[in-house]
Amino acid sequence: MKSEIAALVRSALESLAEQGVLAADAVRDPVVERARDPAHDDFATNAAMVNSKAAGMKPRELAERLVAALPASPLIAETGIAGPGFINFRLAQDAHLAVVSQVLAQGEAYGRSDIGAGRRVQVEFVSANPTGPLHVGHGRGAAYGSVVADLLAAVGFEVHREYYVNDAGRQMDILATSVWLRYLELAGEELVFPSNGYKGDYVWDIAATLHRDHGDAYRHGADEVFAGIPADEPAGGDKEAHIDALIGRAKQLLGEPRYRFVFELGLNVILDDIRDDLEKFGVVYDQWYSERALVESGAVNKCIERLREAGHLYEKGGAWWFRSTGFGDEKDRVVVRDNGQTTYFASDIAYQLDKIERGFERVIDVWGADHHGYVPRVKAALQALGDDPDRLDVLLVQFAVLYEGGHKMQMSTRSGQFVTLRELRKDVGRDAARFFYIMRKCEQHLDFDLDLARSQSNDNPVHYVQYAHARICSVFRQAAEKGIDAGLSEGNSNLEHLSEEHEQALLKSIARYPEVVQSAAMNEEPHQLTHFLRDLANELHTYYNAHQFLVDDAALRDARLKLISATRQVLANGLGLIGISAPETM
RNA sequence: GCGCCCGUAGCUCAGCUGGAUAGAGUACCGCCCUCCGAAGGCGGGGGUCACAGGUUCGAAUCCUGUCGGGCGCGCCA
Repeated sequence: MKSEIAALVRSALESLAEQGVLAADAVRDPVVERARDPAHDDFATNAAMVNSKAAGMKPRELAERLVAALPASPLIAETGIAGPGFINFRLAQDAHLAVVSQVLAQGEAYGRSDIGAGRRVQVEFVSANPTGPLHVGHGRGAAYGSVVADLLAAVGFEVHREYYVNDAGRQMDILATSVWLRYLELAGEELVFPSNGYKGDYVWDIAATLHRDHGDAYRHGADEVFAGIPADEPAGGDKEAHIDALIGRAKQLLGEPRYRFVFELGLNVILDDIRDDLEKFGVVYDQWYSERALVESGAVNKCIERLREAGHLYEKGGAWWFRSTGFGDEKDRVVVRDNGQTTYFASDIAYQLDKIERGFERVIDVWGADHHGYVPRVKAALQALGDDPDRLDVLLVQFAVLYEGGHKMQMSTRSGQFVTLRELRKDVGRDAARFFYIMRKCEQHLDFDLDLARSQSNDNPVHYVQYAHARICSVFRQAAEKGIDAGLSEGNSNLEHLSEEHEQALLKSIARYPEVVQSAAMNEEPHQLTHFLRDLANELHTYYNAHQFLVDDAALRDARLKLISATRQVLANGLGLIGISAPETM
């Protein structure tokens, strides 16, 4: 509807330009928006105000000329000029009512569009290191990323969802070594676990699997393992040197095949767990992209070569540095360490490059806000390689803090004391978890109120929205029990009986839904949808409280049932888009 | 110290990319309840949009600075 009005306004501007009232090249695109205040009719445009200068006349004067130049349309009942020069439009009643039959005819498709025109977009999100289970911080990125992807798909983009698996790097070696050391403990060796190792219970579980299936096949004496290893931090040494030496020792004592086996076991168990966890959270990927495969394919080295040939690398202190400062980064970055190993950053350049070479027009990365300092160097690398850094859009998601009983829940990753996504999901349920995660825009810190999320009351926004849906379902069940014919009539018939204020409000909200989906998708702001759904649910509930639907007057009843049926459809569509169920009963 | 994000009602947050009298929920204060489906419904008070300048017809929104909070500044990932 909004786009139809905008077309009328543009047409008026064009005809004034033809008449020479406006300089054609100076015409500014006007904004058409829904009026917040019903006194300002349904839609308003600032076309006269933004172009008054180009026309050399006062806004209200230009507004009059524009109104006169508007093409006739059956949609518009009335136009007016108000305030500093707004042009207001009041829709014809028929245009208001038509949305009901439109929703009922389109069903699940209502709200979807094709403005993306099939353009290919890649969305990478979560991509947490497979060194342990996902925690509640990852949950926000998972919910946010998946909804952004779904929204883009809903407006016609071809979306590719991807998880980048950091299965190559030092952190994975630390995990493998942690598993092995726990295994040694289970096998009866006495040792002091490294302070920098992974201490979570899941490491014990993996170690236990290894011990159960392979007995002492991987056992070496603790004396042998720790012989000549530099001291750990608690013993006055350096924890990084300590763990690195242990990794080296593990590789040496186990040999390549056995070390690899422990490594793979840890990786696979955790990755399976993450995959399962996300799936139950309603998050599915088109691809799990392995960093190791990227390294082994030679893509990383090729990428480094390209940078070297283009003169963007230099050697210093035995390491190879990328001159990212030449592209706006704060400092230069190492891509090849003095020990010959490529850095995580080097893999990431290759990965980002690979994405663009795969032909995605847009690449969206969802990262935790603590990685924000990383953005300039990645963009710098893309630019250095001759690609447009603007094709990569990094969305930074701020932290989520859990509150219970009005108190912040303290978490620390180091000690392994964190709430996992799985625990949260089992606690408050998938629907509430998803809704709460996306309720706030991503750059806003999220206070996650566990008590509220668990609550089965109307204070809980998820419950409130779902209840609206269930309530409508209940009306139809009630009709069946009472033997009332709730079969809906075709088209727009009877809708003219919808004259109550509550009904007008619902009609407008339902009509607004496609605009909300579009705006939420294009701005990557899922919270627009949760806010909309809350408002729509509220309108349904107040309507419900104020009026009886199953009235004796068959025509009125039909009109009202059609309206709430359309409302139910929009609620279901909206909830579906954010991955939340639309229950028929609570 | 430098960089990024945030600062709107007591609290949690919207504010559609510069528009009309800044809105919800919750909390608070009044009335009304037993109604298709309980866990309620209706109404009300509450604001120097952190602060100071600037840009223009017009600023919560854009620019600069100050203050306050969060995060980041590794040959870690």
